[in-house]
Amino acid sequence: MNEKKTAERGYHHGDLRDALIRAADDLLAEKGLEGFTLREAARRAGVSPAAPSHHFGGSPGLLTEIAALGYRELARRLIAAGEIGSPADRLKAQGVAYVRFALDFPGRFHLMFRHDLLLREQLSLEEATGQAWDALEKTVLAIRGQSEQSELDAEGEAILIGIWSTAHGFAHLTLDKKLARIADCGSDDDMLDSLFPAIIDALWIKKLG
Amino acid sequence: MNEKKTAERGYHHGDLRDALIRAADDLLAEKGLEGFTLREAARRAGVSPAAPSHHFGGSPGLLTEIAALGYRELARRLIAAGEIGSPADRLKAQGVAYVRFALDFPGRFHLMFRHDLLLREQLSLEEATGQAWDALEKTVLAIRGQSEQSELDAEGEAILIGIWSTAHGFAHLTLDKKLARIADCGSDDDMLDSLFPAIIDALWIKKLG
DNA sequence: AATGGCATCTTTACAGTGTAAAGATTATAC
DNA sequence: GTATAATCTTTACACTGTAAAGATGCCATT
Repeated sequence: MNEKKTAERGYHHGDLRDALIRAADDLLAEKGLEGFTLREAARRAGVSPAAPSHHFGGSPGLLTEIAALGYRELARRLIAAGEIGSPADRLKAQGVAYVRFALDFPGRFHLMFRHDLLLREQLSLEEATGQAWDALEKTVLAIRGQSEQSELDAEGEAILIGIWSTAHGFAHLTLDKKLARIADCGSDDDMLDSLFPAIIDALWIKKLG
Repeated sequence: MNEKKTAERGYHHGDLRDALIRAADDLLAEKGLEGFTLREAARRAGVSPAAPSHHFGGSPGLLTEIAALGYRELARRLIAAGEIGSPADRLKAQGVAYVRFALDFPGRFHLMFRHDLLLREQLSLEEATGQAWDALEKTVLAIRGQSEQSELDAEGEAILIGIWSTAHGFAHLTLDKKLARIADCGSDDDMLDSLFPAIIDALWIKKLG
């Protein structure tokens, strides 16, 4: 992109690692996961095709950092959504936030669940995943009337995995335009704002709240 | 694979279209979607790399046929699962069947929702998708007490998209091993047999049945 | 039966990809 | 000030999908 070429910046970049992450993230936002190539990311950072390997080992290494970035942003939103209202309201808000994140960052979102493109064991990824996870778990613990330190009971597990599955599936199906056939809402945002809460209300929250 | 080479079979294959579909489907079953390449499929069918283009136009053309194959198999199972029991039981059984299909054919399943790899407008695909869809819709209409010909009401839409989202998300998360952290069931099959019904029971069926 | 046309498959070629290996350059530590 | 390590480039290789053009065999028309 606006990154300097070798001639103007000298042999060493100085901040290549971050520059590559930014370039790759931009690329994902612009062209989606399928439009991403490591060479193009390097091109945008103004550096040779082989340069990224020294910082990330390879394509999965770079993508993993972006996935971690995604999980951190997701966690931030889930935490924010879990701050006000009754436990049931908070869980609902977190479900909406989950889908909203997917619609705001489709590239990141798809990447985050492509384990064939990621290094699962990478610390930064496991850490960020844990944050997002804990935000949901905390709310479910409140619903079950359990303390924050305790382990989820069986019903709590079912609720947690249930809300996650529903939000995750809804996000995927919306991004894939699979729902257009039934619910003929205009934009994806309309889907999220009206349809998704309707699902939660009709089939989840009434039981929990 | 066991397909004859040009020398032994003559210049014309005779049944290349089907042979390629079989080879590609096998490849997907063996190595998953990420292991698929058009050239490898051609190799297994014993033909040149450019041969598939004459029958399918290109890689997406071939993959679309396999996705259609997947939707037909899915529809078959959904219909079978929707034949006995109360409407609520049937919907639950269809949810389980949906996830079971995903675990039985991970390659096909992933492919079916990768619209970047498919030709959405292809008739064979739209047809097969419709079949799977109708099987679910029929059950929800029964739950709502509506006739089979009528359109789903708003609550019916929510139920339909809800069960689909939940099953779809659960399938994806299971295949991605994202649930191992909470529910430490052994195999994926255990997840499906015990955990998924628990979700449906706890949060869906009680309301509907 | 011969022949022309068409469908089918191969060959060749090209622009891409990710990344390994080795060379060039610069920063850093001693 | 010099050795060492870190950083980036160059070159090269084995892949990929597919476009273009040539080879082959089937089939219908005459």
